[in-house]
Amino acid sequence: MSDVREVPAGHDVIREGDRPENVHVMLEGFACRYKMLPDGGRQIMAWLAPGDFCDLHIAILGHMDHGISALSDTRIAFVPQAEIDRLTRDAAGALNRAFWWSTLVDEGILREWLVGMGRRSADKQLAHLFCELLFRLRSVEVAKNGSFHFPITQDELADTLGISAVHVNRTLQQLRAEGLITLENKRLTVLDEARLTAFAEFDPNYLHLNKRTRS
Amino acid sequence: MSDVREVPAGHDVIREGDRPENVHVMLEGFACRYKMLPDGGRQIMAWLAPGDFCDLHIAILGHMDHGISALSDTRIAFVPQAEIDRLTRDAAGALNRAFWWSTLVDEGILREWLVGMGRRSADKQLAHLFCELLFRLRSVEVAKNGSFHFPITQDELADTLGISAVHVNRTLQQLRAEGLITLENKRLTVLDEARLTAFAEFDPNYLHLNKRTRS
DNA sequence: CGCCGCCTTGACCACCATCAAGTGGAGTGG
DNA sequence: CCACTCCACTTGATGGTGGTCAAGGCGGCG
Repeated sequence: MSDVREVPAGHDVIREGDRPENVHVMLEGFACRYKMLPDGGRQIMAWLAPGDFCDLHIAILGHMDHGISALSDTRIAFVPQAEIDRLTRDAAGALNRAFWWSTLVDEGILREWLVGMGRRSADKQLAHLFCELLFRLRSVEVAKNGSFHFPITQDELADTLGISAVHVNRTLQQLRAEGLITLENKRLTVLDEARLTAFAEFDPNYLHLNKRTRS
Repeated sequence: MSDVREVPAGHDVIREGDRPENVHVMLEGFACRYKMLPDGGRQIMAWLAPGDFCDLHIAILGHMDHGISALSDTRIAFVPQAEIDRLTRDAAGALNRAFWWSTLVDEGILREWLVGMGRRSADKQLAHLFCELLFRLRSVEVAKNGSFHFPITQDELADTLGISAVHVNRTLQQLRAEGLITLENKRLTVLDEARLTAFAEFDPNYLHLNKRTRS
């Protein structure tokens, strides 16, 4: 029904404009949605974690209006689109719901990122992102004891937050100095979750996690 | 099947946390998605134009993770959720598709806004927003000759772009001085569409308009 | 007439971008 | 085993975009 492929870090899963005949599901590692600008700038718009759909879109929209790229080495399931069509038609109830879940939660996350970029200072924005990640990864059981594998470079963080890599570096050091996190050897540890979430004014509401696990 | 209500400018259509039993569809005027921050700051995350669904979400997600507020006097259709359920169950094909369209295009717009906030200077971001509006409103035939009713205050623009009202003001003046637009008496006119889109590096691709009108 | 919301303008300054140089570890080839 | 390279991270200096504070103009409306 679907095959699984390895996509190494830095490689595209799909490119803007593509009309792929597969729908992709993350199995392992991190990927991101992004757009390029004429001046060569890149803006990352979402991180995709294990379990996430990459591109349910194209079943409806026909072509991608953004690209998806692996941030770390990944394993990704390639599901033929016809399969998706069949599934949605047959089990119109439950599966349809699951697909909706996926894209609506995506949209919720996107909205929260927008708030971050628009209205949060760099330090709070970064802290907020770490909180979000902690909650998301815990819900799929890849984070334990507030610690998880984090292979994202500072450049990629910069493209995610819409700030410069230099400033990411300084902001990270600040969070470390505050005793909120550590980040070394591609491993992120949240040292004081209570203080971190308070600092970031983080409210996991928008992730709709309680329901997601139920569904 | 549904009733139509007037929601005056500045009033909420739904609030964050609500579990409304209606789904809302814009008929006239502008509304916006927004979130409030602890410090009282507001971030607008989308503008809703005539024809847009406000909150298909709640049929699935159960509660709103953001609020919706009227930016101008509006007319809005209130459709009982049961109606939506029935429609999606019966006409599983076409209607389902239409709903997907709506939310996926929403998501595309959100992504583009994120790019704007992250990587575009205030003037290009504003120009880009005006281009987007022109295209969206033209497709529902409320813009004629590059001109349309625009009742949004500079404060609301500021909350949309994630910048300050003062800076919106200065940026508007700059666009006027360049001969790109006029904005007076709540009417926005694009004087030189070619130059405006070029300046904003605007590509309507993400709006998926061609397909939308076909569907 | 007087208030109120919205727009406008000026002065000052902070956050963050940009440029530039340097450190350090991992991998590669001689 | 030691250069050598490459990449990610780090640090410093400088400046610009845009924030904040404050005051004033201007039109609409009660």
